[in-house]
Amino acid sequence: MRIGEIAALVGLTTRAIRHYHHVGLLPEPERRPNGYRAYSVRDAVLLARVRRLTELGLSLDEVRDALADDAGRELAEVLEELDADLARQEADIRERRCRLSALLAEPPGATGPVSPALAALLAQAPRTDSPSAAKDREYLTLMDATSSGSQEIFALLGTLVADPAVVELYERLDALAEAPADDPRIAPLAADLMAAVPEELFAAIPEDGAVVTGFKEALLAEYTPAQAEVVGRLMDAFMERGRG
Amino acid sequence: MRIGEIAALVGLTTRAIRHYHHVGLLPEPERRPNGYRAYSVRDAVLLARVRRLTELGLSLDEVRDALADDAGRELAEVLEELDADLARQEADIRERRCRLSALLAEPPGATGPVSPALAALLAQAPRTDSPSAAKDREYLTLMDATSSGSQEIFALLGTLVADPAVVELYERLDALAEAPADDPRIAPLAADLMAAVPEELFAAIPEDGAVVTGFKEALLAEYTPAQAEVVGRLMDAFMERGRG
DNA sequence: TAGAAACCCTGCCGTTGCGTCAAGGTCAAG
DNA sequence: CTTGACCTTGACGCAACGGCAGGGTTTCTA
Repeated sequence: MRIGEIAALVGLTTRAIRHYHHVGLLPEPERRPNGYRAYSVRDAVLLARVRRLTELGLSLDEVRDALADDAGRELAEVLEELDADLARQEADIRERRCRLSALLAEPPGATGPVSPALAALLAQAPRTDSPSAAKDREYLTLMDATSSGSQEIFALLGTLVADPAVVELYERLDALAEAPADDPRIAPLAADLMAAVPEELFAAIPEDGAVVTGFKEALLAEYTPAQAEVVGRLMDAFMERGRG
Repeated sequence: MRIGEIAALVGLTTRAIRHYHHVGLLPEPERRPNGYRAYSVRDAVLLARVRRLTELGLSLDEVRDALADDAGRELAEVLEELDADLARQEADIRERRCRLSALLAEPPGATGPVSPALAALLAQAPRTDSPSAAKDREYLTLMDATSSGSQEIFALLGTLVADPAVVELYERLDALAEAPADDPRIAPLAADLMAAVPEELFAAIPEDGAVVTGFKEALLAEYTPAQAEVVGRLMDAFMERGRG
């Protein structure tokens, strides 16, 4: 048989068969005088075996091991491992589909998918157009996606957010947008903000060490000087009390 | 933030982030005077979004589309498509695991996995050490793996194989191993073989056209001249009666 | 008998989503 | 002043082939 014939017979492409030769899965057969590969029925049997195994999901390396004459022993081992792997993949896919369906069911949130804890928090928050509040929501979404222990933090924030007084605090921060770094409103706002934070929250903030340093700078860079002053004092307070 | 910091923050590798820049998924951020990339919190938010979407199984191209500002519309579309794809994969894996478990449950057959029809046939066949019979079993396994309509053929063969007389036919074929191509035993053996084949079987053999031509030659090459003579006559009979 | 269709050959690039060097520059601490 | 831990660009590697280029062979057909 020529390569096209055996390919059609076992249901592979000629390219795949040549590839198997190339990687040493199947030895190159004899050649006809014109250079064409001349396949035997044995080759077809072997290729059929290869096809069944690859269709099961074995890699070519695994197929090579499984076909390495001592078949029985190795094969069962590889197959069990493969089954475990497939089980993992199946569970993985199921979980993804689960999250996907949750995502498809909730189109209004343009921010993307969020955890239930954060969703509850955002729903609870008073409506406001404050840019500072918008930023805060963004950062919360970030925490939600990155920090693992954010659930309890969101729960603690719930009590804070439910208070309509926070809107006023956000607006006072907004008002500092164009102010200089030594504006007299900075200190009292920082004090009021810290007073509004429940005590347990200071302990709940995770301490990621080096990461926090860079993050803090980046965060401050998002604010105008006077606002950064306020936010910076808040963060310093968190870092100090978090340690102690 | 430097790249290592933001990477740790959102749970990606620095290499992945640079890759995202490279493929245009995320624009290159500003640089510090020393050439380091300087990331903002916005970038972290974006990267967190990318991470969530890639974890769901979207390709980077799809993520790019989904993040392309007009989010809402495109995204739902892509996600639904993705869900359908995942459903396919899930079904696929389930089927593979199914075949795998069937394979693991039956370790004795060193020939590899076979269809139930063929398994029944082989179990029914009388025990013999005839090399010709071994070859036949091998070719049947090949048919089982390649030819789709082999079920009915196996069923028809069942009546043939159940007859203990076939063993004698195989042994007569074996006996021709060293014989010349004009051995007088050839004609009667071919006649007896053809007589043993049930009439329906001639019609059941599929006609694959060109594939058969090459396959026939390869098959004959597996036998010694006298044996090939016998097998060749059988095959010719099949091809003629199959047509008519 | 020539030309076209349908084969075959080798070899190399492209795919996906990064990992992994290589060969350097930068920065804080000991 | 030297580690060591960062950062930079650039290029190759991976799995399992698909596709194309640039040729030769065989076979069917007009």
